[in-house]
Amino acid sequence: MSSGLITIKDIARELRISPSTVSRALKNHPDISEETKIAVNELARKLNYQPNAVALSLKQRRSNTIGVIIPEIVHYFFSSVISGIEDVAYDAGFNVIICQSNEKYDREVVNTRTLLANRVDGILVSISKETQQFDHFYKIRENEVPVVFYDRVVPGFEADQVIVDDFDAAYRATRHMIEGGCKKIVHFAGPQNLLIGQLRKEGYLKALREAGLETRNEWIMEADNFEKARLAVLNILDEKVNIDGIFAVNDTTAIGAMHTLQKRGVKVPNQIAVVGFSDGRLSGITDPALTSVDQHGYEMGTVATEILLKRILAENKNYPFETRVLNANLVIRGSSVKEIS
Amino acid sequence: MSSGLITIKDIARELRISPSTVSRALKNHPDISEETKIAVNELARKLNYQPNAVALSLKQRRSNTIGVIIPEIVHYFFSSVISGIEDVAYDAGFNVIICQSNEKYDREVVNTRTLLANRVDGILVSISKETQQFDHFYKIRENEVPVVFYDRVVPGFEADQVIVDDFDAAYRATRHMIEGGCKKIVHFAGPQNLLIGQLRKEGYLKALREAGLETRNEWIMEADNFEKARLAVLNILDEKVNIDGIFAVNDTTAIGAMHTLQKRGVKVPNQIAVVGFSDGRLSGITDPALTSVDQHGYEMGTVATEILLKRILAENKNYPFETRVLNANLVIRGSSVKEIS
DNA sequence: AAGCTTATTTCAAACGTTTGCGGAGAAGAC
DNA sequence: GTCTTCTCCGCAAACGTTTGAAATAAGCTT
Repeated sequence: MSSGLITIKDIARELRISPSTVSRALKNHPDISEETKIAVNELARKLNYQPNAVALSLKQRRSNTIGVIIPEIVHYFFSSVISGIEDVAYDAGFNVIICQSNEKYDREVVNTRTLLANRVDGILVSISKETQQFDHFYKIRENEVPVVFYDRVVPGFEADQVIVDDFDAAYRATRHMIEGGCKKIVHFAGPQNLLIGQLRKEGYLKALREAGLETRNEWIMEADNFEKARLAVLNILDEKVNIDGIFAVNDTTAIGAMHTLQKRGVKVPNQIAVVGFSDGRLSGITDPALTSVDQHGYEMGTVATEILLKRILAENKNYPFETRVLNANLVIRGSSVKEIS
Repeated sequence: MSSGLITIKDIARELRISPSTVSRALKNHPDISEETKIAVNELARKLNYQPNAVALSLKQRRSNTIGVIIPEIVHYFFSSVISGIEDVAYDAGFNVIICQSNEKYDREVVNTRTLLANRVDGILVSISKETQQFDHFYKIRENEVPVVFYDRVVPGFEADQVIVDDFDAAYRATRHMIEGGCKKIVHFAGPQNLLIGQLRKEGYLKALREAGLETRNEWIMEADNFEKARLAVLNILDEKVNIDGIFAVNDTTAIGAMHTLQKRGVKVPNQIAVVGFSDGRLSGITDPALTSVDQHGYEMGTVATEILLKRILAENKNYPFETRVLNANLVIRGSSVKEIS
């Protein structure tokens, strides 16, 4: 912290009045004479006075800062969430401290400690892929700091949450494939300890069952990134598993699958259709463009932040928790629309 | 700030000793008896005591926080920079407050005010596309808060900087196109008020001149995003401008160009080669894959943060400013390699 | 002129922590 | 028994701000 920044005391000294008078003058308190107010405000502007937010935080026992724990900022979805968070927070006069867990449990635990030490007024969390233990979240609760989970929530943990209807979106995506003529669809699934991983799988299964199609355990493969998708596709092709569609848990995985298929000479979508999830920057620019589910990251960020701020600003924080389900919409592009043959 | 969080005073009261003793016991000060130390540390652990970072900041006049002003977090390059910043900062025990300017001058000015009010110990800045006036940076300097510019610097502003050698990278990229047989290369340029915009253009020009190729003013078009690239390409095709290569100021622009070319039936790279800049997530997945310049965002983040921390922690901050030039390397992919015909 | 308002300002404490200094008590030196 | 030297601890001030309460000064009554 620079020693150069000037304080209320500096103004008081210069004007030979007390700091309390300066404070009140700046806040336009009725007890202060016009004359003094003018003098104070003029000098404050001249010296470019900025109230010390740190001192204010201490005094008011409120930091006007919210903490964000996010798995990895480099994903389009998560960075849009952050944009949404920032916009709402800044409009409300709150700062944002962002901590990446990098999908690591240990790092996530450290993140919560950091945020508590910094006395953030509330925390937004999307849990890491690794996290299977939740003590650190209970610790936040013990300290009476409000938490809102977004996208990746903790099953069974009572708290405000903002999620997309993953189950329904996955169901609709799969049904779209079925309507397009797919009969043997595999699912590249995410980690099953994440609720979203489970839900997307369940939605996929529901669509298959509803259409009276076969479901097979070996059609559900754990693959949630580019490289794993590549390996899974190679495996499928080498084993000559007979399929006509791939529904992937996210776009990177879908694109990895599509690439490998095309490299091996498989036509997408005519031989195998591909659909992704959580529409990002990438989906529009592949060839064919990738059908995907738009998760509305920005909106998720704004909604989560609004819910958090509401609780932070409530005098009585003990009202019931809220779960907001955003609806995701399927963006149909070339990768899933078989050409008439 | 939650009232639930416990303080040194709570521990002192419980143990019937003074807060100063607790403070010293926690810091293992030699004046304190073993007995007391043990009692204090035990209770602190039991109550899950976390030092109040806000109070510490105030006392030590040092917030252990650095501020980051970044144009738009949703770009792969910038989010990797943030990852680099965070990793170095956290290892050094510093927090990070991130502010997006959203490429707006006004917002950038507000960002600097916010960061100063929060008494950050230093600031990392990449200026917005709009910024043409720099008073707000001089204000930071007046307040003796160290600043490091990364990627997009302020011409003529004396400060630490981390940049990539945009000139050289653009030169090499263009030369690569020339060596591949291009003779009539247009440049989709960025805003010329940004140094990087100028440098990339100059590098392009140098390569052309050096090869004895023609340069034309109308071959330099201001286009720095997907949509502008689309329009520029349409214009080129409609006007039947005879060219065989496009060097774009960034990847999104290059991809926009490639898309439009392909939609109009132009073969990339054989008829027109395309090269981008600042290799991101996108470049690998187009077809053909995009040749681009890898700007090493993560490294830029780490280096900038190291330079900033060094200055923050220096007792005498008046040593000369440092300009670190990272070298970017050209990643050659399909979009620029014409097939032998 | 003494008392009473009213207007304006200052005092002091507080937020949680650190730290120089002084002090109580015990132990050792002579 | 007095003086010195440790050992261990508490006091108080400080960081910058806010705020209830007390103080001051000036203006009005009567």
